[in-house]
Amino acid sequence: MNPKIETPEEKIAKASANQPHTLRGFRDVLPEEQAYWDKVMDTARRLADDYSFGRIRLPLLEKTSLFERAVGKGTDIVEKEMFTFLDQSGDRVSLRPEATAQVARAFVEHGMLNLPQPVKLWYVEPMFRYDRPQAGRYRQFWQWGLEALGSQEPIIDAQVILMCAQLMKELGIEVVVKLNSIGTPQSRREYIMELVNYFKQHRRQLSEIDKKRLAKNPLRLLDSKEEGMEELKKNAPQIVDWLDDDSKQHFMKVLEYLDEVDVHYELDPFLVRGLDYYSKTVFEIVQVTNNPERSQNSLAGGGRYDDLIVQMGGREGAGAMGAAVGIERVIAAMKDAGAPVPHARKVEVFFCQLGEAARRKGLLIFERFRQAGVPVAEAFGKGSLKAQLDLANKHGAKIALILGQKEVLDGTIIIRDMDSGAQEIVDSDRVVDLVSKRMTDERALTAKG
RNA sequence: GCGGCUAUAGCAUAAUGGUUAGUGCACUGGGUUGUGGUCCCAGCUAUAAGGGUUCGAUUCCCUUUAGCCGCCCCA
Repeated sequence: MNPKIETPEEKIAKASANQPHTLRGFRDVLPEEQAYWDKVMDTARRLADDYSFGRIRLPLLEKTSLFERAVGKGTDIVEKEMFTFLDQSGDRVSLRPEATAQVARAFVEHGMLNLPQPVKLWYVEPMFRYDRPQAGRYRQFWQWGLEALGSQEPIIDAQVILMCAQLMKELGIEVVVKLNSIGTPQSRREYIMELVNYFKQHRRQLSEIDKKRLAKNPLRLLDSKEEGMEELKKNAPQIVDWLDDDSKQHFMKVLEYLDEVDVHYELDPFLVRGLDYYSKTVFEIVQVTNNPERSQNSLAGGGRYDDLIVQMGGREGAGAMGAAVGIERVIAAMKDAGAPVPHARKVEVFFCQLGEAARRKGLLIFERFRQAGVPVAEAFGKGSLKAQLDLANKHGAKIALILGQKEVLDGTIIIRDMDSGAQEIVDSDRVVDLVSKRMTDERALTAKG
């Protein structure tokens, strides 16, 4: 025949064509995966609704200072993971690495202090962190977030945690909630001093990394995984023993409430969070799995941030509690758990056309079916009937409609039963009614049987 | 940001220092000029990019890029 031979020049041209590629850590979500996204989004939205959280949509870009103030200048997120740049006017702006700071900003900015408290808000938005990508860790990732602002009541903490746990449950993911309290800034300061004292005594046993932590962020020593730390950590002072009475009471209450609603939790005295704004309750939700390949199994995290509101210029003592759930990780967890996912729209009727006249009329017939609410699909891009029936079959359609030259002239159309292969020629004006009736009859039959 | 492993078509994989880099799935077309699910035939599509060693590199070496793993951090 005429085999295409690639000349060396063409090969070089092809190689140097420099195919465009997503940025590192960024990804496309293709149609195959949408069923998972839809399921997570739908469940999340319904839950938020059920608990009377109102949706908030936030801008992608904020002044860098917002995150520096809220998340903490010394944190890794702010120090090295933010996409930060100067805009045309010379302002330092950043793609948000998380949304709690934004929500707190919005709460104060829009005078939500004057609404009945607490104000409950939720969001699903992409976040950006310039981090080294790994499975379950991307530079753009989505979070479902809950924030309840304007209350210090421990029941709010429990409810937010419950909602996250509930989401996992409804998505078929087995999880454990890890819980701790890190107290107020004052009590924490005292505790940190004690902790530093303790580790200083054992300085020689610390690794280089841990020595750095000791100097920079001593709390992080508690979740260090370095060799020999297990033993040291066991004997280290625990933050629960240093909590002020108020924090202690608060924490006890949270636990009581969680017991009441049967949320399966574990106390983790070593759980600390990396963001500066946390106080009192902190938690993390981890997938229970025996799959060793799942490295990023922390699906959600959050806690109380009583002081952030004040920092943003809000009222003293307002208090707030929040959580963020990683959508990509939840989806990975669903796949890992083999959670059932509803399939995309099920096609009942497939329209096949032969010839130009049929194609033209088909556009109209397809539209009639669609308006009648019948799940119908077509393949106008194809010519051969064989290929169209093949597709009808792949879609799992029960009925194929065949419209050819002859039928267009006669004003008829063929209804083909895909299971039996039986065909019937009907008046094309009545085909929508006939097919709809067939489908309702069949549904009634299967319902009875 | 540090360390390790990996890179063959859309996907999953085989093989190789030496002629046409094999197979499965998928995709396109045909067998059936207007009838699917099975079958048969044909077609399409790949050695990540750049450099080096070599008579010859997809194979060996280096660099880059990307993915994964560990650290860091976190969702």
